[in-house]
Amino acid sequence: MILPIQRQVHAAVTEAIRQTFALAEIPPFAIETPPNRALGDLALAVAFQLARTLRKAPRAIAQEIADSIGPLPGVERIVATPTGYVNLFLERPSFVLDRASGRAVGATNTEGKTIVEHTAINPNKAAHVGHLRNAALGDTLVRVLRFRGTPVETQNYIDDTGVQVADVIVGFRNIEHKSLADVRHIADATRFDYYCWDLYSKVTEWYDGDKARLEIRAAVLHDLEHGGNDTAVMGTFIVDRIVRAHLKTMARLNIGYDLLTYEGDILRLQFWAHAFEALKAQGAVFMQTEGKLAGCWVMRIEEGDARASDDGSAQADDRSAKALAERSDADDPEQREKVIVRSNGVVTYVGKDLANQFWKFGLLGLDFRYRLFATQPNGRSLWATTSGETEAGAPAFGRAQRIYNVIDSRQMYLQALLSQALRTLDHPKEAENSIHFSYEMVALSHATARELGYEIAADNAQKPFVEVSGRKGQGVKIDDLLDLLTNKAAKEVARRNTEFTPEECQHVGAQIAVGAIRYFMLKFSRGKLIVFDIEEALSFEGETGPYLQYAAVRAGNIFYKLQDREGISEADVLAALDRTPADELTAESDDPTHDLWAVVFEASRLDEVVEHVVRSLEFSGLAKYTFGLAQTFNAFYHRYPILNEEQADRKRWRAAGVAYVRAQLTRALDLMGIEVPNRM
RNA sequence: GCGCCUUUAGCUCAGUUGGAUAGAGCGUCUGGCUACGAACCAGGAGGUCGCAGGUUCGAGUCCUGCAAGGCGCACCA
Repeated sequence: MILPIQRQVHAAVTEAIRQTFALAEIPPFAIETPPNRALGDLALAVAFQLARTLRKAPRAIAQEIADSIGPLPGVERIVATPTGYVNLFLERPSFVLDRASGRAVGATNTEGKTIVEHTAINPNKAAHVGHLRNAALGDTLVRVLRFRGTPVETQNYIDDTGVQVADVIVGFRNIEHKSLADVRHIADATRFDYYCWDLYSKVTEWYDGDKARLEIRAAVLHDLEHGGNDTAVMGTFIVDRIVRAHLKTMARLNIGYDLLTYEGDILRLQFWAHAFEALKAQGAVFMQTEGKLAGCWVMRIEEGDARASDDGSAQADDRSAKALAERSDADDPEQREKVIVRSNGVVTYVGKDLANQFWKFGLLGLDFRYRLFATQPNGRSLWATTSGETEAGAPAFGRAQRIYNVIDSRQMYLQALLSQALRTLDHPKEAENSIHFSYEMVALSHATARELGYEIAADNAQKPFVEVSGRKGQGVKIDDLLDLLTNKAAKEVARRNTEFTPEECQHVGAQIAVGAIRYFMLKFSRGKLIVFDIEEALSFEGETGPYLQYAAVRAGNIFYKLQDREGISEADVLAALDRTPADELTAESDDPTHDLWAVVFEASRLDEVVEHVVRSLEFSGLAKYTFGLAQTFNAFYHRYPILNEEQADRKRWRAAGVAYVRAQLTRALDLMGIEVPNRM
């Protein structure tokens, strides 16, 4: 872990600048990492920033700073470069010793409770690769926040009263003429989420055949929302089975949750009614009496930027006010309004979600009741909301200081509406801490769509991708993809490890499959549309999850063999390290970018990378960092033998370094939800 | 029409509050297995960072304009 040293250096440099140049105000400056270890381990570009105010050359300033910093613990020397940087070289043996022995612990974060909501798949069909991106991003966010000490509650929103569930009910009843008993039988006898996948696309076609059939859906929807009828019973059954199928799929990917939030409970427990009163009281919603929205309760939509935090807000207000004025003069006199309650009195999804968000911040004055839903494979309890009695042992849910909603970028408009509602109700802090973690969608490549037998519509033929559509039944199901990857990997494992049992091959194959798919979902930045291609996803070479796992496995093998051949354990290696000459680390190296120090130093940067990732919500940085670390390790591994190294002191330091790199690599992979197999 | 996103090597993408020689993977060409496992490593070729201005000691990164492509702007969720 590198952050503690960085903070200490930052403080010392600030003090040195203050004393040397007598500046009232020191501009904020960062501790950077030089491009390679030959230049140093930590770098400061602060001399460039000071050059103007001090009217001196950066190089001279850098030199003065370097000279004025006293000796620092852990720092061997400080140099000013001819280009104007101040670079620091760390004291290597103590650095490695502290980290390999686990003495250097990262700083603990003291942030308040955070809620991350992700996955939120409509409970009416199997999960596909589009959902996978959401869950992979969401779960990694949870892991990364917890790593730095933030308390996190993970929620999965279940839309059990929406049209999608209604559609499947219509399919069972009006197309297949099934009773509840029939549906139960089908659920027990088939892969129910797959069955519903096909049924759902059939329903879509059925509606297309005669638009009047949509009235059947409306009636089902009405029954679902009101409950206490046969439709609601069938809906509850279908939702429960599909949700459990989704949870099983996600568990395969090492993804779990703390709470399932059911939309039905939001209605039954009067959350919406409560939120509605508050919105009305503040004038955030009003009854429209004219135009095509007459009879609806609507919310005005603020156009333009609505950020309230920074000091440019006055200007921003000016601009948006001007924009509004122009708009009202313009040819479209109607202001933008979003319907919250329909003219028939039924609340829209937006209304229900508003109530949910208020609850998350503890602003609603109401709480759900809770039931234990399941115990997850990792041992964690999974709770669900209920309108019935609360079971004993339920933890305190909700009341967060910050919430992240992991939803694709198409929902940006609605997410902005949520923030607006919070501001209108005079909760600017909550509005600011309500974060839409948005990302672009996943589409299919033409080759993969063809492989799956989907016909490509004429209007989509020109596009380089095919949109995933649950409604049309077009998409790659997560379980199918995992099966494909697992079988391929298991076959390879069997080829390489002839002594493995079939079960072992399957187990390791599954771990590799998860590594491949989760890494694939994280290596692109959020704003990039992923064109999913099976061929590409099946690759295990190059920049892939299995490459990272392989590096960690290799590091592990060294210790298995060390124990096996020489009876030396990891603890033995570390025990006598402080008395071992450290030439391996300190002597001039002919390859400063791939030697022991380079790889150990790189491994220590995980905490810094995590901080950056949390700030930017850009997990490609974590993926790329881990890949780079594995690359550096692999290069080191090829060049520097450990088991066969003849000089005992060198061997010992290398082994200690590898132990640390292995631990950090394992941590980094864990943040991405990827396990390291014992062998592969 | 308005808003958001994207544009970097043949292809797919990284690029850390502006900073050191713009980097990976794939593909391609060359070389390396008597193994701490080649799911690997070393090396070559491959770039006008969409275009045009601007700010700065310094711009792939910030600002303005333009272009191309994607998404959104429902009494759907």
